[in-house]
Amino acid sequence: MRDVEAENQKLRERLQEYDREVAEVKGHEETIKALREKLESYEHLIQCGTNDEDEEEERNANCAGKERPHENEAMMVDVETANQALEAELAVKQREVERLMEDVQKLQSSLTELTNSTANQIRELQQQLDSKHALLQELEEKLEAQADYEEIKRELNVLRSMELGSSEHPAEQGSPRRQEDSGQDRDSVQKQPINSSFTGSAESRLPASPSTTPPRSGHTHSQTPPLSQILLKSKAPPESSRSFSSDLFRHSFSAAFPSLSGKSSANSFLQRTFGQNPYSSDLHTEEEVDTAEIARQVKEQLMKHNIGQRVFGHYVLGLSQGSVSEILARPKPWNKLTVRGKEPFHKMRHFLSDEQNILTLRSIQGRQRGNITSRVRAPESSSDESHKSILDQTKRDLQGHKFERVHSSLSVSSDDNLPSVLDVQQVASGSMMTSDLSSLGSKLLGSSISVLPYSPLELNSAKNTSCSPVMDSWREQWWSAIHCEQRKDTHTQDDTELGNMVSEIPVSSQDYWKDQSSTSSEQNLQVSNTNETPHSSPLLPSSSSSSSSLQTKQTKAAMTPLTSEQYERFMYQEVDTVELTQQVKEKLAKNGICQKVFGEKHLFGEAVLGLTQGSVSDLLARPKPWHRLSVKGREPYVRMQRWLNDTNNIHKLREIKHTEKKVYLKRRVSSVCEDAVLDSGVCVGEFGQECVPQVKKSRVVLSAQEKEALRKAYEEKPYPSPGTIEELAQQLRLKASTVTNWFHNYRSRIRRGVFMEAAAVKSDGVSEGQTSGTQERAELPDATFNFPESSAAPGILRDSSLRRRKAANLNSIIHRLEKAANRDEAHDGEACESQDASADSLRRRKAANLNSIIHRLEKAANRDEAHDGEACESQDASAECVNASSSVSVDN
DNA sequence: TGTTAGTCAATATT
DNA sequence: AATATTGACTAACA
Repeated sequence: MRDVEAENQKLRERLQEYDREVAEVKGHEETIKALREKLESYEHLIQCGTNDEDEEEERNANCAGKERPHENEAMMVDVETANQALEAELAVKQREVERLMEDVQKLQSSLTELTNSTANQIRELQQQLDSKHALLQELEEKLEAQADYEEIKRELNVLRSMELGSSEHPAEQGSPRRQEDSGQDRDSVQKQPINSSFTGSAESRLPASPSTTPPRSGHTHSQTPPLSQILLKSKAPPESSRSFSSDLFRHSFSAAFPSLSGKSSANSFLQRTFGQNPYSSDLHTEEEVDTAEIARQVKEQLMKHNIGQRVFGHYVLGLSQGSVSEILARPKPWNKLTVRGKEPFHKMRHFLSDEQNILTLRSIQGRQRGNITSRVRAPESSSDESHKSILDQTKRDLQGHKFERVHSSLSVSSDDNLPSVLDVQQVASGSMMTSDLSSLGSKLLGSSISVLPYSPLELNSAKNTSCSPVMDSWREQWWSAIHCEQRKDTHTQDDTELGNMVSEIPVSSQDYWKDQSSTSSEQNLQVSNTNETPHSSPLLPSSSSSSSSLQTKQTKAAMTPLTSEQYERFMYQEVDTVELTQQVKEKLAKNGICQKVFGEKHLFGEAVLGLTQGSVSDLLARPKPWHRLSVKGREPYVRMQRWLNDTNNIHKLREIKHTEKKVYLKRRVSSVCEDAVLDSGVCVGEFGQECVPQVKKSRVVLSAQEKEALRKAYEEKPYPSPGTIEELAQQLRLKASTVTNWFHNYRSRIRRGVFMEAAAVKSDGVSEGQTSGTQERAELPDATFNFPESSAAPGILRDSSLRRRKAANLNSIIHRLEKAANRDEAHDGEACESQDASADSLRRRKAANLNSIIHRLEKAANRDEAHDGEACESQDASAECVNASSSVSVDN
């Protein structure tokens, strides 16, 4: 191509040259023409001259003169010669022109020829390119087919682990069935073979030959190897590591001993080992390598099931969260890993091989969420010491099946957290499929699990006990613990009330909260659970002797877990949070349901959102854009959606409100004494021991001056160094942690503020501009920081819902502006107009926000991932605008 | 170690 | 009493 191009260029130059010459010739033609004209004029002149001569001759003849005719003759000769010369010149020029014309024609034809040939070449090349593309596509398809194949492999693996049972590969057992043998024996039996296969295999395979290396292209989808090979290959960690080491060996060996490497004995040995099919070793090779794939799948599962790295690391890998993050984010290639380094990947692969593992972990995670950490800031309620000893005991008891002891140790500190009936059902039935995303269950049980030295999964491989027995015994303990609590509780319980509650649960909490999409099997399951456990009534507030009032605030809300479908939905479906919250707000307002009832639990121990009133308020007033929410953060919105979809929702909440009132009144009447005790700030433990008087922790309240100072500091430096924080703290006489917290909170809240205002700005733009939601992206960044002080004039709004939302947005903005203005006025003492003040505050916030963003950008620039990370962060802002605005404009 | 996201729960406001 | 605000705290993560 390049040659052609060059040639073309050359030709073009030549053509130009010729053109120039032609032009020159044309110039000559001009000369010739001029000469011709001159000639003509001369001829004319001559003729005239002749006539004149004639006349003059006559005259002369008449009056005589003899010199003139001689003069004329000379002139004629002159003209004649000139004429001849010119004619000759003209002929030459004409010939030249003709020749040049010919040349040009020739060149032109050759040029067209060349152009044609070039085009042909281009076409040819394009065809080649196309065929390459086709090939690529084919390969891609093959690859895809391969992926499918991987999946089949995995499934077979699962099948194998289920069917072959633990007898063959006890170490990798994911099966919940417990073996009869003692754990210790297994332990020793098991570890041995693994080790030997790790090391021994490599050594014993030294004579392996590279001649068995299969053809590259031979391994395609269509050539599915026999089942036995799939099984062999997808088997257990030892298998793959063995094959890997042999592979690795093949390379180094052939390099070191080229003379030996082709020996047929080695070949047959390999074949004996891996089977006759030459592809088998290739399969192995492929299997070993894919640490990245394993990591990817694990990440996917963790994401999908909302399992944290910490939990995963603790239970499955025995690694810290940081290590897990490292491994998942940057898995080393298999051949760079040491034997020890490979272990996590074996574990992960095993983890992936059985869905039960994932589900179990998910349920554990669900429990830990609400349990591990007591958010109740009751100082000294559980010292590390007591906690630990309890856990130790729990551990021991777990193995010894001494449930009663467990229970007693549990109940000592179970004064604050009682499992709801739903938890009990779920755990009792072992139906963890629907997973408790929400914080469920007993704090203590959750934490006891978290401190077990081995995860269920690890026990599984190390002691040859499957995870289920552990979970079972754990479950049983809990179950029995619940029983005891229950019996105690029922004594103090109003029987009628209890009866009502029990009978209501199946209808209201099972049916009612269910999304239409939930499967009937699930429903059946739940119903049957309820039937199985009619005595598992909820623990009502007045029931526990210890905690009538504590429960009110301390019991964690339990919600019907989201079904897997709902789960999927909230993972992947885009939700317009502004619109959604708007609808929720309207519905609540219309029906007089307060945020508290909507968000918090109702001791059924159930709630729509399972959040405190404050959180609900925040959520409704400042919904975050969907794409900015984490999986966890999306949950409340999904629950809201579910609630909105429910035709019976309002009725249900009203009922709850009613019941709540009754319960509340009842308690007021029946437990005045306890209240008195509690009011004095003393809490009574489960067994009557008195705790240290609880000093109610009062909240730090920053004065307006302090806030102002902090704000100013923020504008200077949104991310102050520890030194600066310390300085600030000293200046303001605050705790450093308070200052730190303030900065965290302020940053976080200012970010959220931007979203709402940006939405408002855009909705303004829409209403005043076009109807459709097609705004130019280029406009957005500006709009993001363009606070709407100037655009207060409302345009013509056709859509009523649009108007409503716009109004709501504006109201919220105005409200906050006014607040900000008031605050400023109060402290600055400047008697400025409120408009000025608000504008000032806006400016300040704008600046502050910009500062923060700039800071983050700067910070990002220093990192490797600067581009990916923060660049899209700022894009985020515009994306938010689009979302927010399109939600406003596109919606019906 | 430090950041963000998500909350809680004490206070403030309405 | 219902809501809004906000200092503090945990979990997740890099």
